[in-house]
Amino acid sequence: MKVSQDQKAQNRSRILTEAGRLFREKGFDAVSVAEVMKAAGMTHGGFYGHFQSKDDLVAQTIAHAVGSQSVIDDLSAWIDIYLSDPHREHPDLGCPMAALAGFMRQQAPAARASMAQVLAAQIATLTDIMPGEDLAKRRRAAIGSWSAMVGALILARSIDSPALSDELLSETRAWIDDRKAPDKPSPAQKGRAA
Amino acid sequence: MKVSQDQKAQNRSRILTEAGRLFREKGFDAVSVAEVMKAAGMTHGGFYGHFQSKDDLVAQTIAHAVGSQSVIDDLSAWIDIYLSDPHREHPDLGCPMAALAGFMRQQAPAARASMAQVLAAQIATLTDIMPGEDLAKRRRAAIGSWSAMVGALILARSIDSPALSDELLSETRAWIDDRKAPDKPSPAQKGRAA
DNA sequence: GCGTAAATATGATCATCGTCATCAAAATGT
DNA sequence: ACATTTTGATGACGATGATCATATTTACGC
Repeated sequence: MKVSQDQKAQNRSRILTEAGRLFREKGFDAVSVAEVMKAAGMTHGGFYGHFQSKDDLVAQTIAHAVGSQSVIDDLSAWIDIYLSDPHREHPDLGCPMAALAGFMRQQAPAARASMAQVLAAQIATLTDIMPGEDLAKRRRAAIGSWSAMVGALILARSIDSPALSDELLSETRAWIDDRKAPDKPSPAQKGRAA
Repeated sequence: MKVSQDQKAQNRSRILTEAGRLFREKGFDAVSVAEVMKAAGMTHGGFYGHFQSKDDLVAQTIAHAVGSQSVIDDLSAWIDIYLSDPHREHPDLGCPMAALAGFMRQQAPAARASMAQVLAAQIATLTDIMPGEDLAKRRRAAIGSWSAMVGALILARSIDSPALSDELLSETRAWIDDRKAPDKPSPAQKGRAA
C-alpha cells in the first residue's frame, strides 16, 4: 500500500535508526535486511525502495548514527561518560565508531569514506575543546586521547573478565587525565580502580 | 584416507594458522569453515575431526594466533612497529587483538575468555618493560598505552583517507612518547607527521 | 472524483554455510 | 600380512540471507 511522502520519509528515517542500533549491537554481517525492516515496523520487501543495497544502507547508517549523537563540550565529562560502565554495556546506543570500527575494513568504499568523515569531525571537535594554545599540540592530544578512548572501550567490550574490563576503563581514564598533571597524585581517580 | 599422527598434528596446526590469517583478514563471520580447510590444503569434510564446531575453532584460534606472535622487549621499538604502515596494511599477519577485538562481543564465552587471557598477558608484558619504579603507575601506563595503540590501529584501518590514517598512527605514536618527556620538543617524531 | 504512479507486502530464487552421514584409504598394533 | 581404527573426501540437508518479481493498496496530480 502506498504511503504519504511524509510517512515515507519517517519510514526511511526509522530504518536508519533501527539499522544503527542493530549494526552497533551485532555488526553488519549478523544483521539481515529483513531484521532491520522488521525492527522498523515493515516487511523486507519495501527495503529496496529506500536503499540500493545493504552496502548502501551500511554507508548511510554510519553518517546517520553519528548525526544523532549528543555533543558534550566538557572534556573531562566526555571522557568520564565515554569510559563508563553504561557506555560499555550499551554499544547499541553508544559511540558508533567504537561499535563499528572493527567491521569497517571489509566494507564498501562508500562506508569507509563515511567513517573517515565522521572520524575527522570527531577529532576536530575534540581539538576544539582541548586545553592549550598550540594548535598542533591540541590536535595531537585529541588524536591520542581519542585513540585511547576508543581502544579502551573496544577492548573492555571484547573480553569476559569484568575485573580486567573495569580496570581498562578506569586506568585509561586516569592515564589520559594524568597527562594534564603528570606529577600530581592522579586527580581523576573517581570510579573503580585497580 | 588416514594419515600419520604426525600428519594429523601438522594438519591441525595448519588449520589454526590459516584460520588465524583468514579471521584477522575478514572477521569470523565472513570466513567459512570450507574456506579455512581449503587454505589448509584439505576439504571441508575433515573439519569436525579436529574441532567440535566453528565456535570451538574461533576460541582456539585466538590463543594460537597470539602464541605465534613475536615478542619485542624494547618499548619504543614495539610502539614504532605496532603503529607502522606495514602493520596497518597487513592485519592478517599482525596483532590479533587489533584485528579481532571488534568481533569479540558476539562470540561464544570460550572465545571471550581466551581473549581476556591474551589481553591480561599483553598488559603484564607491557608493564614489565615500562620504565619507572611504582608498579601501579607502570601498569597504568601499560594499560593506557596499549589502549591507545590498539585504538589508533583499529581506527587507522577503518577509514578510506590515507592522510588521516597516517596522521592517526604518527600522532598517537608521538603522543604516547610525549608522556615520558612532556616538555621536550617531541622526541619521537620519526615518520610521517601532520 | 479518477487514473496513475508509488510504496509496501508477499512470495520466489539462487547462493552460501554449518553440520552430519557415509565412504575410501591408509596407518598401526598384533 | 591382516584386521581394525582412524583420517580425510564426497555429498547431502536444512537454514538463512540478499535480491527481485509481482500484487495490492493508497496518495496525489489532473
